[in-house]
Amino acid sequence: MMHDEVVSRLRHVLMEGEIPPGARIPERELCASFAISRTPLREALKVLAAEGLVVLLPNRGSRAAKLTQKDVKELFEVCEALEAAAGELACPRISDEQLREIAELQANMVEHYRAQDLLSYYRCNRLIHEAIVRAADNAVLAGFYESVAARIRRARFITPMSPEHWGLAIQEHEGILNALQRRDARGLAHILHTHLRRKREEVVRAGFAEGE
Amino acid sequence: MMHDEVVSRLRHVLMEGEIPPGARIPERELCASFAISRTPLREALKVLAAEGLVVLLPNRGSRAAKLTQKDVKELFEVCEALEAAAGELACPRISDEQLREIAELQANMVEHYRAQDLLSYYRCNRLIHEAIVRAADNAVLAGFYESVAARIRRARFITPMSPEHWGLAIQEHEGILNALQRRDARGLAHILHTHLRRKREEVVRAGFAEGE
DNA sequence: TTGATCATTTTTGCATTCAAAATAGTTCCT
DNA sequence: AGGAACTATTTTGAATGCAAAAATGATCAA
Repeated sequence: MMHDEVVSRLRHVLMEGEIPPGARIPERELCASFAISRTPLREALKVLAAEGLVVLLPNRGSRAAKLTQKDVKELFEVCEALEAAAGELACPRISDEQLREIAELQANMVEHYRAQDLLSYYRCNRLIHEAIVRAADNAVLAGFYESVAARIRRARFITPMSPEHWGLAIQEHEGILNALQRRDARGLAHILHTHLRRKREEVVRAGFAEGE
Repeated sequence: MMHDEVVSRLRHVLMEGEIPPGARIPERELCASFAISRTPLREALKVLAAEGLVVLLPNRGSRAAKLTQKDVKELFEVCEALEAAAGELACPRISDEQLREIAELQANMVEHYRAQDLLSYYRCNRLIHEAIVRAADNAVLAGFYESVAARIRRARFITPMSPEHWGLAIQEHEGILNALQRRDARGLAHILHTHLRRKREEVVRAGFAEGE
């Protein structure tokens, strides 16, 4: 029971950037702050290393994983595939209740767009994508998606988003909701693909801009 | 360095079915057989639990994960998405050398089909799919694929394969190679989808037959 | 004989300890 | 002074130890 606790606390520390990417992970300090011994912490480190959040250097400790440009590209490519698949699977499986929930999130998101509230917009956007993945009713897919999304998020790409792109994203989301309501699996997969590809290109551009 | 060693040895033990799905994992015995203490073994168990090969029951030890019918379905759905994505990404990236390698594997596979050597056929088939994933040049994708493929393989679905399906699979593989050579990303993704969906349906049918 | 309760043994989870490796610091030589 | 070599300290990786929990089995009552 404690093991999962340690893993999620450590994941949280890494996700919140308390230990920045590339930085050494101070075993002893974390043990003290979590009030545990090194054994469970080291187990958690190995698990997070398998997840890709931590890199283990033999005899030289562990560091918070650093995302290279290529890593980000790879994560986006996989994210794209997973979300498209989720959408396709969700279409025949989604319940009216879930559909209603997404429609509501969508409405909220548009509100935040109107108010130009980027942070709330992002939160809604994320909830919608997560809801679609949930509707796919596939635990393996959901697990992979969570892992990929977490790693992408950790890169903290809160790209300012150009007005045109933001508008386009909103339009695409209308299309997503529409396809879901029409249970158009193929159409939804296609929209999600282009939607995410656009986001990826935007992020990659921003990434290049800031160097690495 | 020892850590990875233990993880892969343990994975091997599980994959080869030396510990059958659902069985308890005898910590002390494995420690003795690997000639290590419990600490590194337990770390490995946690890593494999994160991979889905092991389930940890708090205060009740660990067991080899047992695949339910739903698990198999989920794994196949994700496998389908990953391979289709791999094919799509591989098209623009694959080298002539890699293409040649796959063509050769394909020729071998057809030979094994002619000789009705199912085991060799499966081996070639697997190598081809792995080669496509490798050609996609995406480490995240490759890692997920490996994990999913391993779990599917462990279920040991060496379904006898009806002659018609076998013939169809061979045809589809011709199509796969063709699309790769023409660098037809969309076409390849489509063929891979149907190819794997067919296999899934076959396996699921066999699974239902034997109850689970 | 069956079933329930309690003691014994085993197993699990974490803390601690120990040896080896890496890092830092110091001395010595040029 | 600058740099190589050696020693001391810290840190890592794995073994062992210990308390708590579960599994086993033994005893006893119905």
